Amino acid sequence: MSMKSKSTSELKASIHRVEEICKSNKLGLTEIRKQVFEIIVKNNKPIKAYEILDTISNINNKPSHPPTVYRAIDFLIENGFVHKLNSINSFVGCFHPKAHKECYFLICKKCNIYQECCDDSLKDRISKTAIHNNFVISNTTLEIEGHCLDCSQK
Amino acid sequence: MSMKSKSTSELKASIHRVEEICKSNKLGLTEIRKQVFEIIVKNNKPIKAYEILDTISNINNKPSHPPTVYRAIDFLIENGFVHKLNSINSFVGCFHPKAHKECYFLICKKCNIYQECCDDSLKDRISKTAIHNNFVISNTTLEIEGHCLDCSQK
DNA sequence: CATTGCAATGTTATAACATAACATATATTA
DNA sequence: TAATATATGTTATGTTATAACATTGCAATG
Repeated sequence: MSMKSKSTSELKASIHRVEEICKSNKLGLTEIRKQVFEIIVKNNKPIKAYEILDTISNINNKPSHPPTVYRAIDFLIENGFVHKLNSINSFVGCFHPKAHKECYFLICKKCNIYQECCDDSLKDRISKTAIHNNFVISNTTLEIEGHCLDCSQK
Repeated sequence: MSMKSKSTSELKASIHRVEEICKSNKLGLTEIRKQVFEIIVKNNKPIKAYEILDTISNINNKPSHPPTVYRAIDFLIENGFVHKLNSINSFVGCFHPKAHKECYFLICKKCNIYQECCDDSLKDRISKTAIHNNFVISNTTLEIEGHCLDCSQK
């Protein structure tokens, strides 16, 4: 599995998927929320809240404010369209929305490109670990930082 | 495995272990670094940088500044004595220093007590996932949030 | 035993990340 | 259409973290 960036068609599909899910679940995909989602998925690398803020201010040709962006992000995370990478305070689009709330990531420190790795056996292992500790999981953060194939060959 | 807090003797042992490791590795365990480590391990729950700052200011009866605390934390993390929980911007002492750089955590959202879970099969699974993706790991963050046995029974 | 170099700390300021609180607007529905 | 809920605008501020440069203390070297 390479860490190359998403194709235009993948991006379109991803945006369309979110629209469909919102429609069928009566979730208010407002203009701002849609803009923020598009900015995130099109970025191809993890993006920071204030970068989104700048981008959206430019697009709309008027300044936006942090709460606007953070609220949109909250909505998108809430519904599984976006994930937060806590180790780098950044956000990424999810290419498997509704398939899972939890998602695991490989993040290349050099090129910054990331890869979702929704590995079932990993998922199993984590849930077994939790069970073994009598622990009820509500949220899992798994972020693996390092170097992708391309960058480690350079 | 319960999530009860550490005993006094465990704390002492943990501090002593760090002292020994620093001595034998010629690491400068200065007064400030030692104070910060003790504050973190004695806290028993994840502690925030600015809480450490307040505590240390009180202990020494004079104000300390953020860089002082963050530098000490950096040193402690660098050497595996302390871990950062990125999902809650907090720090915890490591009870297995030098045994590993990576450490996985169960964090109870209710009582805030945490548990290191250095499960080998989990470790294996993660490294297999990385290999499968041709990825060279430099750092792993695995934080499992939820409820511990005690708290989920209440 | 100066002096030079280095590691650690002190200090000031500010950058980066995030939310509280309240006002306003827009959509929904009784 | 009034009442309610949902979303957004706006101002201010809270929280987390680091840059940059000055100072100190101590160990190695000439």
